Amino acid sequence: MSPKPVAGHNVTRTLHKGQQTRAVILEAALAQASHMGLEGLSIGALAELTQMSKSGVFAHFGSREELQIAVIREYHARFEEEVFFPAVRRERGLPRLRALFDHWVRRVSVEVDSGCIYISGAVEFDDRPGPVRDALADMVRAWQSALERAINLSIEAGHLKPDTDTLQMLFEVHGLILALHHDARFLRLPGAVERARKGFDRIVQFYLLTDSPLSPR
Amino acid sequence: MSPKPVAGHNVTRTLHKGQQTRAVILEAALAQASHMGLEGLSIGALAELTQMSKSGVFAHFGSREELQIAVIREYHARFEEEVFFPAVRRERGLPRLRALFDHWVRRVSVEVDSGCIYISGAVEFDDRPGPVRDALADMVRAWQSALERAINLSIEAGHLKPDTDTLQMLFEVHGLILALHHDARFLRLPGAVERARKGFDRIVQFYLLTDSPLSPR
DNA sequence: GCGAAAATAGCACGATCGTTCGTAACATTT
DNA sequence: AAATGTTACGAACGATCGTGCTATTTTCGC
Repeated sequence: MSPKPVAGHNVTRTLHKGQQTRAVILEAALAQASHMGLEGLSIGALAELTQMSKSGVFAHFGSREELQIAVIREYHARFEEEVFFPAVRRERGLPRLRALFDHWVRRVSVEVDSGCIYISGAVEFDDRPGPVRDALADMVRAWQSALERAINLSIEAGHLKPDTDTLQMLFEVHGLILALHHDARFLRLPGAVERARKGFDRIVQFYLLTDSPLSPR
Repeated sequence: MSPKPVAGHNVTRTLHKGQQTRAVILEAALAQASHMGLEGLSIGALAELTQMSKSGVFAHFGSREELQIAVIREYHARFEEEVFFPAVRRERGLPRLRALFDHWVRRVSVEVDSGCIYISGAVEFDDRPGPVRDALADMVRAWQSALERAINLSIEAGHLKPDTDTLQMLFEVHGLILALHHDARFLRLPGAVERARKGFDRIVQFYLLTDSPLSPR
């Protein structure tokens, strides 16, 4: 049952031992970063979690910063998998936008015991320039762009008012997610998910093209 | 020019040397916590900033946790001073609510080089139980309650619709502030302040009692 | 100004941090 | 099975962390 190379073009399919344990470490790192933040990542603690030596863990990334960046990239990949891809299969326009929001809400709310690294990282690194911040900002911007496109498509599809201020709407929707994260995770208030959904409906209702085929919902 | 006791009842006016330097330390701690977060507070760094010995700094608080809590309380006091008190002098109802939001926006946006400890602290301690988290949550809840009262007063004053869902509106307004903090401080996007204000206007417009004396604004 | 009390410094401690390095164990290919 | 390259370990490093102690200095009431 040892990994066999897949001949020719696809060399990366070969899971050398190194890549495997790297994946294991990354898994643990993701969990740790979700709870303690990216700055809370500790190679020592990671070594303990994965039953490895500190230097063994360290060797896979070369530096703590590289580890943090690897975690960010891994989180990005999972975020895409859980939020973006399932939603983008929906038809263009409001249904897709709504699906994006729904999956996003599910990702951020407490059900998952792991907090959103985009949100916690943004706070941790808003005053800390460097490659980690850059990597994080790139990912966040990519996600915002995806939402921006979804809103624009909704306008083009005639679901939202043609004079909709895309970035304004994006800002407001993003605020709902952040408030959800705050109230649900920090204050542990019940009903935050419902408020986020209700807020989204209210926003959509405002920007809705009233004679749209999807009007009342 | 040494501090003189103020006779009789007001004993605390006597600024013993200790209280002074404690204030100096707290000032530096507040600055440091604004940039590096509450977890970024370091007694060593604080000692260097204030030109004191580590143990000298330490003695004033007894523990790092107590220092963090002291910082939270101090931040709360200043927040009250800068945001709450000036706004609460306005007449009850929408004007006061709007003033609260305006001062809040000013406090959170980048103009101040110090980030909002309520926001960064919420993220840092959402998975970290203990007295620091408790203190922080108390302050945040107090502020939310103040906003809640302001909204309720606006309803009672007949400025907002009588069936306004107070907590829902609070949730949405809070989201605007969080989005502002995110876009302005982390992404450094221009125009975030305007979007927050515009978002507030939109929210108010929705909950507005349309035949209110303050209707169109 | 003196003496008690409060405030600060100095030093050391155990822990943990990220990182380096030489070397042993392993896996993969020939 | 031998050779080779990859991967992991163990020990040690210098820093920094929070925290106890014990002196020493400074402040303040009398």
